[in-house]
Amino acid sequence: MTRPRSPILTEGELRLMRILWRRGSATVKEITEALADSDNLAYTTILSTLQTLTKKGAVIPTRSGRAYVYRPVIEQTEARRSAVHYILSRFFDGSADSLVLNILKDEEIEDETVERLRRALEQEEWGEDGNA
Amino acid sequence: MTRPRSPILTEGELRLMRILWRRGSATVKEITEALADSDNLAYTTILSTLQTLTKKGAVIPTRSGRAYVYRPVIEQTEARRSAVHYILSRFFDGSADSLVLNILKDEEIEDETVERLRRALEQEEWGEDGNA
DNA sequence: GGTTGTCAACTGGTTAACTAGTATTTACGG
DNA sequence: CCGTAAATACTAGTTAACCAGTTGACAACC
Repeated sequence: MTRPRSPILTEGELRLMRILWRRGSATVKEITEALADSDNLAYTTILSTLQTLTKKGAVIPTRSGRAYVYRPVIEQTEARRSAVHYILSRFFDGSADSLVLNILKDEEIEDETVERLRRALEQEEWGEDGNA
Repeated sequence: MTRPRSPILTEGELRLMRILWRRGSATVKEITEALADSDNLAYTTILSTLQTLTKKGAVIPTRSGRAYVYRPVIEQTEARRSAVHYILSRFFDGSADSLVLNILKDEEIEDETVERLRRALEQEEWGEDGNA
């Protein structure tokens, strides 16, 4: 009946998260300044987005003096994993190998990268070594 | 100033596109029937979404009798490529190898799949063989 | 203690996405 | 022709995302 929340971080949200991930934490003001050269957003715009991110559980505000310091709760790796999982289920029917093969085919992978992947696969530590 | 259009196909749009890709083309009625068992959407809901898809250039309506037959203009592979490219640029700074490595690490890839990927990499036809 | 500046909160306005009811058109059969 | 059924067009309501102006609270400084 209504527009659903974006299951992955939106463009605007990501723009702030990138800064937060880089700096560890920041106030609204600091983010505004960090974005001053690329995007010139109003203070209130940043704040609104941070409030959305707080609702989404992506950041946590902590009082520091008279301002709030926003700290990311979601790691960048977590956001990446979530985004990958999103298109995996939506566009690739959950078939991870299909997704990987598509990337290898469509994106122009450098030979160097192919080498690295091959070495990684040689070790074959995937699936057996409990990483998750 | 306003919410931007989703750069990739949304959930509702994808739901219809999957049917269109499978069938080649379909009328609103046919889609409604095809979705009857999973999602029970109103005829008008399907129609609205199809009109959005038409605006986006994903489908093309062709009059057939008194109804319109909708045919996908965007191939599934194209939609997949676009979706991959989307998260690649947004979440992985355009680094395809970073993306692939993340998938291999996070998604539980079966040994069989690893084998297949290894064989694919053995051929090393990526990058040199002009595929794009 | 009053002024001033900095901050968050509040308000509000816009579009896309989503869903669906009602109205209108169109085509076909009798 | 004209009615009816089927399809589209129109209208409408809701929330998320997005952007920003205004207000109000509070601390600092004089």
